[in-house]
Amino acid sequence: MEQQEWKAVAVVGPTASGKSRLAVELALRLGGEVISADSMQIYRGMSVGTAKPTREEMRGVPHHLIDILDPAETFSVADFQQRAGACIREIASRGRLPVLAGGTGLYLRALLRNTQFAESRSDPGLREELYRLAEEQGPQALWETLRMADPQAAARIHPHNVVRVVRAIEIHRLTGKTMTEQNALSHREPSPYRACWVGLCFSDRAVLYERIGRRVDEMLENGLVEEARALLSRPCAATAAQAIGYKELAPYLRGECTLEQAAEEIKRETRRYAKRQMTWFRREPEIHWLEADGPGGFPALAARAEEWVRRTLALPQGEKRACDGP
RNA sequence: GCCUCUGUAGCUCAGUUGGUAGAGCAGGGGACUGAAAAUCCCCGUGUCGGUGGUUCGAUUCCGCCCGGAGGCA
Repeated sequence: MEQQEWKAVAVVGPTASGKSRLAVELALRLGGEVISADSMQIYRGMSVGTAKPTREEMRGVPHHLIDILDPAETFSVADFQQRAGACIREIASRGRLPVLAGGTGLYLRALLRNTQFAESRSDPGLREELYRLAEEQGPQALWETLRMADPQAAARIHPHNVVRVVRAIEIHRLTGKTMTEQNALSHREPSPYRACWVGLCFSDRAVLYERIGRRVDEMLENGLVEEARALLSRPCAATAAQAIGYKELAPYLRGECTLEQAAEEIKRETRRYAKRQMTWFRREPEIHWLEADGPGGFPALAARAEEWVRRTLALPQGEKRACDGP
């Protein structure tokens, strides 16, 4: 059977680097549509805090995987992989170019490398039981449990990393295979995607950190507190509850700290998040890095990105352009 | 003007009864296969305010100077 190959662009980078803007610009120039690869923008009611692109910022470009879930619903890499894959096929079949934009490295890697996950999902009851074990007898005891079942996985997971230890045990219990065996099976199928990765970086990290600080202040001016109040007053599943910008405001809303203190907390957590994102993306060998704060500003950046995408995806020059923008 | 306290890592401070120093936070690096904006691991050289003196040796003791805080007039 003939293997269909799907072209896609992936715009990545740390938070506040301008990914969304560049993704829209590329979509306009190349006749594309944007697919968000962001674990938090999928949730409704979390807009200011996740810097979700506004109607104006979308500039008429269709956006996918934004606002598709209620915060009470859980989400996972595998869900993303399945949904984003469907989006790519659908967009491409209409003759448009899928442009992934996002900072969730795990999601993008799993999607574009076509990682095959274990058949089983997760088991909340089992997780709870394992967490109780960790709490009552210590993380080490839980880790010992893993070591009996899957010594290789245990060797790679730090005993203190309870989340990972739990997942590895869960895989073993649910599938009968160790995580190690499972992982070995996860790249049997070649990826149907041919992706062009564009990464945004900065000449100096201080520049990024300034942007983060400014953006958090803007979020607060644009109603982040009200959004957080609304979100925190309703049931929230584990995934959405992790979002930066909301959980840090909880103490303020309870009157336990000042708004300034909460804002500093949000900024610091965002900086750390950006650092982790950079660590992740640095490891992706296919990323073509462009300086977001390089000379020539956004127009120059967009032009360089467009050229790189056209070249690597062998797109015909002068293909339909929705509009170049001013 | 006088008296007291104080000046140590980007910040807050500990410490050396004289053998050139260490915590928290900030920050940096890394890991990552169904919660990933999460979770976890590793990383501490700095004219110990300046300058003279005592000493084999001073950040530590003494003098003076400079900066900060408080008190008395």
